[in-house]
Amino acid sequence: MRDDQEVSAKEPKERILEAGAELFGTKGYSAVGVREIAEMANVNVSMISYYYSGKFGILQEIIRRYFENVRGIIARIGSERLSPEEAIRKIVNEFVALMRDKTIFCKVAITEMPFNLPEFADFKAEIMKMHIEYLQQTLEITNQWLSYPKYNPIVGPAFISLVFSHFLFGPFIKKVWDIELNDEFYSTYSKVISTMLLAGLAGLRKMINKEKMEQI
Amino acid sequence: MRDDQEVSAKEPKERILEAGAELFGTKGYSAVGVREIAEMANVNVSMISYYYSGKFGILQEIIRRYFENVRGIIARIGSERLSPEEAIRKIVNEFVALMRDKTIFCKVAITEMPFNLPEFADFKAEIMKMHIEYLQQTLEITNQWLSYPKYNPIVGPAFISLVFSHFLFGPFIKKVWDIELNDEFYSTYSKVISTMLLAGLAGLRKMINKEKMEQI
DNA sequence: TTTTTAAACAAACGATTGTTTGATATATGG
DNA sequence: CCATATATCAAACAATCGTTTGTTTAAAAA
Repeated sequence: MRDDQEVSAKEPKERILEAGAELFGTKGYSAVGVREIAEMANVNVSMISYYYSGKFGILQEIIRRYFENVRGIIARIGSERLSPEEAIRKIVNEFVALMRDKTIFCKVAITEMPFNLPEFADFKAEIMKMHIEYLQQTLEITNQWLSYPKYNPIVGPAFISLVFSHFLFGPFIKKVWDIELNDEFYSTYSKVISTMLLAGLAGLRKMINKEKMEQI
Repeated sequence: MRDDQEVSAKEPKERILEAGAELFGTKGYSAVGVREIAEMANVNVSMISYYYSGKFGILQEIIRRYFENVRGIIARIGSERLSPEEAIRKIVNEFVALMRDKTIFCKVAITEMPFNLPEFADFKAEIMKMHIEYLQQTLEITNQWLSYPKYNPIVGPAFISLVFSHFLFGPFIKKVWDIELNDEFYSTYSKVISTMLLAGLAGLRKMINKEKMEQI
C-alpha cells in the first residue's frame, strides 16, 4: 500500500494544484471539470473542495504563487547595482527562466480571466498594476524607463507582452516552425527580446525628443 | 409587430454571431452558454444550431471572418509600393484599426483555443503560419525583415504579440491607468508600437552583424 | 388556392457541471 | 487505549450544459 502511494510522489494537495495548472493552461479554466482534475491528480473529487474550497481556489493559488515568483525576481534585481542595460537584460533573462520552468503556472496567471465577477477583475488589475509599478521602479533607477507617464499604458503592456510572446503562443510555435526548444533556443530568445526591447525603448525616446523639438 | 422587430436591427443570424463574439471575448468560449448567447441576440436557443450547427460553429465563423480581414490588409499593403518604414507603419496602423473596430472578434480569433482536439490545434497553427508568411513576404520585399531564418520563430510571435499587446490585456488597461481609449490614444499607440518595432528590428540586425564579425 | 420551404418556438433530452453529504479509515495526542 | 482530528471515499445534490424534437407560423412557389 505504501508502495502504491509512492508512485505519485507529492502530497495530494500539491498534485491537485499541478493538475489544475496543467489543465487550465491547455484547455482554459472553464473548459476543465473538477472530475478531470481529480482524475489527473489521482485524488477524490471532493478533495478539491476540501483543500482549496472549490475549483476557483485552485486558480487563486496558482496566481498567488506566480506573483510571489515575480516579486522575488524584481526585488532581487532591484537590490543589485546594475547598469541600465544589464538590469533589463537580467530581468528578461529571469522572467524567461521562470516562464520556462513553470510555463503553465505563468500562462494561467497571465492570460486566464474567465470571470465577469468584478472582484476577480479587480484582483487581476491589482496584480497587473503591481507588476508594472515594480518594473517602473526598477527601470527608473536604471534610467531606462520613460519618464513620460503618457506612454506608460502603452509601453507597460508592450514590455510584458514582448517578453512573454513565445509562451503566449505556446505549443503552436513548435507546430509552425518545427524547432527544438532547448537551452540554446531560450538563451537566444532572451538575448533577442532584450535587444529588441532596449533598441525599441531607445528609438521611442528619440521619437519623443524629436516631437518635442518640433513643438518648439 | 414590425416596430418591435426593428429594435434589434440586423438579422438573427448576424445577431447571434455578434453576441457570441462579445461573450466569448469577455468570458471565454467555454464559460459562455448557448442560452446566454441566445438571450443577448434575442433569438431562440435552437436557432444557434439551426444557423451555425452548434456553438462551435459560431467560433469557427468568427475566426474565419477575422482571417479574411487580415488577408485583405496584407494583400492590400503588399500591392502598394511603399518604403520599408512606411510599410511597417501602415501594417501596424491597419492591424490596430481592425482590432479596434472588431476587438472582440479579433481577440477571440487570436487568443481563444479551448480545445485539445487536434484538428482545431492544426487549424490555428495553419492560420498562424499564414499570418507569419504573409508578413514575411511583405516585409522581405521592403528589406525590413530579417533574412536569418533562425530568428523567425522569435521575431514572428514578438511582432504579433507587440502589435496586439494592448488588446490582449483588454479591459485591464482601463482599470490600471484610468485613461480614455479614444482616437488620440490609438493614434499614439500605433506610432509607439511601430517605432519600437522598427527600432527593435534595427537593433537586432546590429546585434547579429556584430556577432558575425566576432566569429571571424 | 394548394403545396412547399424556411424560420421560429417551447419543451424535453441525456450528459455533465461544481459542490455537499455522511460514512469510513487513518493518524495523532492525552 | 480511548478520544479526537484529519483524510479519503462513494454517492447524491441541484443546476446547467449543448442539442434535438415536434409543432407552429409565415412567406414563396406551384
